[in-house]
Amino acid sequence: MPLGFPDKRPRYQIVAEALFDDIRRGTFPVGGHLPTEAQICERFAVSRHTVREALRSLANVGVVSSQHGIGTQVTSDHIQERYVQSFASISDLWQYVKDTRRECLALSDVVASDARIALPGDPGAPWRMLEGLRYMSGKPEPVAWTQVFLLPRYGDVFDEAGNDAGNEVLIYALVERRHHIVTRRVRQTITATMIEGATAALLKVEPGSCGLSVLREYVGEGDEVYEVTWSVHPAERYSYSMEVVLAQAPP
Amino acid sequence: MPLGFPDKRPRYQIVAEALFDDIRRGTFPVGGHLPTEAQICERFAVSRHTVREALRSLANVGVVSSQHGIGTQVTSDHIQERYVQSFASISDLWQYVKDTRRECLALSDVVASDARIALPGDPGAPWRMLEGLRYMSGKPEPVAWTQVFLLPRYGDVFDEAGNDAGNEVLIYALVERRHHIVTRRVRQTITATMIEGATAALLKVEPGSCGLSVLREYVGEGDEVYEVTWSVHPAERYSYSMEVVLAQAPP
DNA sequence: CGCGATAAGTTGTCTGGACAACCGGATGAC
DNA sequence: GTCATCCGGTTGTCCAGACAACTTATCGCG
Repeated sequence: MPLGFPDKRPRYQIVAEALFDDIRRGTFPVGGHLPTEAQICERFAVSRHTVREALRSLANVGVVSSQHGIGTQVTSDHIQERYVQSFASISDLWQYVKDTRRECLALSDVVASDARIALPGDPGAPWRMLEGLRYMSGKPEPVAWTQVFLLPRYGDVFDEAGNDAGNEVLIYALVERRHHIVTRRVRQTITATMIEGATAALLKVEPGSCGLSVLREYVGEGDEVYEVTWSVHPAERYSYSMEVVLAQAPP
Repeated sequence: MPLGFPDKRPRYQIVAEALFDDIRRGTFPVGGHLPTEAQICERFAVSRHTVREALRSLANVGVVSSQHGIGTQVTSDHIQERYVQSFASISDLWQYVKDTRRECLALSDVVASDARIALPGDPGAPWRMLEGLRYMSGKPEPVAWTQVFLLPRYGDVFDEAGNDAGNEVLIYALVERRHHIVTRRVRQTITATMIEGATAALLKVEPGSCGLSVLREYVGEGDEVYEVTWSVHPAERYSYSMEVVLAQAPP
């Protein structure tokens, strides 16, 4: 390693940083290719192992991407800082499931076009719908009025929704367990809404009062939306909190 | 590699999975240590390089953690699936900053205890506050009424907030740039709120109508909350959308 | 008994070499 | 002109070995 002074850094780090500098300076532009591993070995007079470690560390921060038989492509000329929010489970997205109980109001079959919310896919498609309330432990007024829509082939899990075991568990979790599917993404939209009519009565609030409306789509494999939930919460009984954290550190 | 049948998987993957099975079964309990690399080499009749690759892949998913001179500790007996939402920048958290313009209404000094929202820290502490409206491009009604609170030492950035260059830029970004600080986390709370009084007039909505209230705290180094923003949005002009994605794959 | 030095055990870095597997381009056959 | 095959170039996996750097235990001395 031809250095003019002793450098405490590992060699692979020196190589990674030198390559990153070249990328930043445009010597190897985004979308283009780095020199081959062999060429980099020559340039820095290090072993291939060391070069691969360097490339790995650049790949880990999203700056390059190697492809078998082709070479290493520059994917970014900067380390993309990310602000990240993460959850151990989808239930955490709901923020109030623990120590709540569900009261089932009605179970029915609906056609997408007849629902009070926009259900994805074919407007004539059937969905199974469970309407209910959720109560915080020890509270007389509900924290949420909910409608849960499931594709009919998953509707059998509604059998468990009312019993003790199913109470604190969200429907998506019942579907995952019984039907062995994995939820790949959840889309959530929060809006303010005026609570009126039967919903106000069920939630025990004045008609015309303000609430938070939360719509969630659960996406399984192949972009299939297998569940949609719609929750309405009285304003003073629920708020939605989240925290995003700066992730990623420079090499 | 003593296998009874040809296995297409790389050896390091076979070793990783076998070790993971042992961990899951409690052979190597959480908090305890794995065998040394040399012992694992012996057990599987593979090179140290292969063992290290296996351990690396387990470390990458949070199952083990190696420490120089000590050994490899089991940190988890399962792969913690995470649902993740990430942003390239905090502006993305706001979801509507592009193609908007800000109208500054008032700049003032306030004491924390006198603000209409809870400001963190000492109740007697001074803050600089900028009140304003935000308009979507081409729309006559505002999408948001906002109050931005800054610690006094960062208040000079309000100078730029009203000009053309500062219009589409959030205040936090001005602070970061001018004062060279890094925002480590943002805490956000969304509630439904009834819009009344002067705010209703400014937002051009009927008093008593519903809106979304979004409170954000910006945290810099050392858990310092350097900025707090409060936005109120008329219900029909704004909704808050997000998507979380399942991260992490089993080895 | 306490402290410092040394030794043993363990992971981290690095070299060199070899073969497998992939990819794209060139060439040949129909 | 199209498709299949081959070849060269490239990354991925794997082995063996060596030394550096860290950590803990042991030993020796005051």
